[in-house]
Amino acid sequence: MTAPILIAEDDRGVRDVVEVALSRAGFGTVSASDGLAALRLVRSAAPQLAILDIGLPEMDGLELCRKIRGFSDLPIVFLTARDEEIDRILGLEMGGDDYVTKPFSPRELVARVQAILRRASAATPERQLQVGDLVLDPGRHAAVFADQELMLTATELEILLKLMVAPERVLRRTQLVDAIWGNGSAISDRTLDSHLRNLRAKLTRIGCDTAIETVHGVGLRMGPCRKV
Amino acid sequence: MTAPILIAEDDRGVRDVVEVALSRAGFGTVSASDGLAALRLVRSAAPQLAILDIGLPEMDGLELCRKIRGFSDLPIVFLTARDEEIDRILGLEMGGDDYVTKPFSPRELVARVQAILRRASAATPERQLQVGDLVLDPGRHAAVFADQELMLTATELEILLKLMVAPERVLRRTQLVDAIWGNGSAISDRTLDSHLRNLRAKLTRIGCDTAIETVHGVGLRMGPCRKV
DNA sequence: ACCGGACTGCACAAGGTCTGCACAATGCCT
DNA sequence: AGGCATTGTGCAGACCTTGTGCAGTCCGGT
Repeated sequence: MTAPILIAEDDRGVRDVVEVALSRAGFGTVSASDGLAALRLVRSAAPQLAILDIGLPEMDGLELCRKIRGFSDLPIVFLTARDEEIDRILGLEMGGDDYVTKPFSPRELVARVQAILRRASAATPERQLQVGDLVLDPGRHAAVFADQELMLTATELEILLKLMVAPERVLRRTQLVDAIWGNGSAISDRTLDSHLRNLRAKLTRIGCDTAIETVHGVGLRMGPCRKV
Repeated sequence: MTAPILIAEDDRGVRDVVEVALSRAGFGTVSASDGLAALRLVRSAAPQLAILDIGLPEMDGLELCRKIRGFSDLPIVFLTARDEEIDRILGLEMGGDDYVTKPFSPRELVARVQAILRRASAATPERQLQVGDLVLDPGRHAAVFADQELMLTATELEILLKLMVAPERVLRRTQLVDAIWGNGSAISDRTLDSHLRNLRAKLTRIGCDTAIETVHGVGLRMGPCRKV
C-alpha cells in the first residue's frame, strides 16, 4: 500500500473531481476542506504528495506550505484560480514543486502529480543518478566521471545526491541543510561550506570541476557537467 | 507552419462561427461533421488540438475522445449543449482538457483553446514563464532565449518575474518597487534603474534586447520579445 | 522650432552580505 | 594512538545591492 495523496480544497465539486481522477490513476486520497485539517492530515496520514488550494479557509495554501516545509520535504502542488497568484507561487521561497491553474483538466493534474513523484522517487538510495557525464553510484558510495572514480564520505554523498536529483534547479542552502541534517538542526553555514569544499575538490580531481555552481544569495545548483 | 485545430461539429452554423473565430486568432482549421471523419482527420491532419461536439453523428464526442486517447495525448475541448455537471465531469474524466457549453462566445472558446495550448507547451515538470521566445525559469534562476542561458541575481529575477506575469501590460515603477521590496520601502528610484540596467544588459547578451520597454512617465512593460 | 522641467539611463563607488578557504577541535572507529 | 570524517572559527575576497551625480531623452508649452 502506497501512501495517499492529500487534497486540501474547500470546493466540494473540485475536490470530487480531483479525487476521482487520482483514484482512476491508482492513487489513494485523503481530503481536507480547510488548512488546519489539512495540516493535521499531513502528520497523521503521511501522504506522499499534497495538492493545496490557495484560497483555503482557516489557513491558506501558501501559509500551509510554509508550515509543512518547516518539518517535511513533502512534494506540493498548488491549485490556483487567479493568474495574479502565479508570481507568488513561483517565488522560490515558497518551496512548492508545481502549480495548476483552474480551470484545469484532471488529466493534466494527474500527469503533473506523476511527474513530480517520478522525480522524487529518483532519489532512492540504490539508484544510479546521472547528470551530464557525471554518475553517482550510491551503492558503491562513489562518483564516476570519465572512467575516474572517487569515493565519497557520507555527507558528501548526501549533498551530491540532493543536488543531482534535480539538476539545474537551485536549492537553497537551508533546504539542503534541512534535507541532510534534518530540520531544526543547529548546523553552521560554514559547515556546509566545508563539505562543499571537500566535495568540489574531489570532483575537480576527477576532472569535473564545474559541477556544483553557486547562485549568490540564493543557493546551489547542479550544472551541466560535461566532459571536455 | 503550426498544426491546425480540428473542429468536429455537425451544425454548419456553429462550425462556421468556430472556424472564423479561430482563423482570426491565427489558427489554421480542419473540420469534420461526423465522428468517423473526425477520427480520420486526427490521423491525417495531425492537429494540435481538437474541438469535439458531444452530440455528433456516427460516433459521438465522448466515444471519439476515448478512441483518440487510445493513441494520442492530443488536447481535447468538448462542446456541449447540456449544461449538466455530469456531462462536464464525465467529459473531463474521459480525458478531455476543457469544455465549453453552448451557447458560447467565440471569444471565450478561443481563450480556452489558447490557455490549453499554453499549458500543454509548458507541460514540463518544472514550471516556467514564457513571453515570446524568452523563457524565465525560476527553478533554475535563469533566463533562456534561443538556447542561450543566463543566470540572474535574486532582484533581477524578481523584476523579470513581475513583468512577465503580465506581458504587454504597463507596470508603474511604484507598483514594481512595492511588489519587490514591499510597500513603504525606502528604495531610491535610481536603484530600480540600476537593476534594470543590469537586467537589460544580461538580456541583450543572450540576444533578447527589446524585452523590457520603457513607457516614459508611466512605467515599464514586457514587449513581444521575438527571436530574430 | 525652441526651451525648460521632469523622467530615465548610465558609470561608478561605497557598503554590506554571502561564500570560499585554511586551519583547528572534536569525536568515532580500528 | 592514528586515521578519517565531521563540525566549527575567523578572515579575505567575491558578489550583490544601493545610491550619487550627471548626461541624455522625452514632452508640453511658448
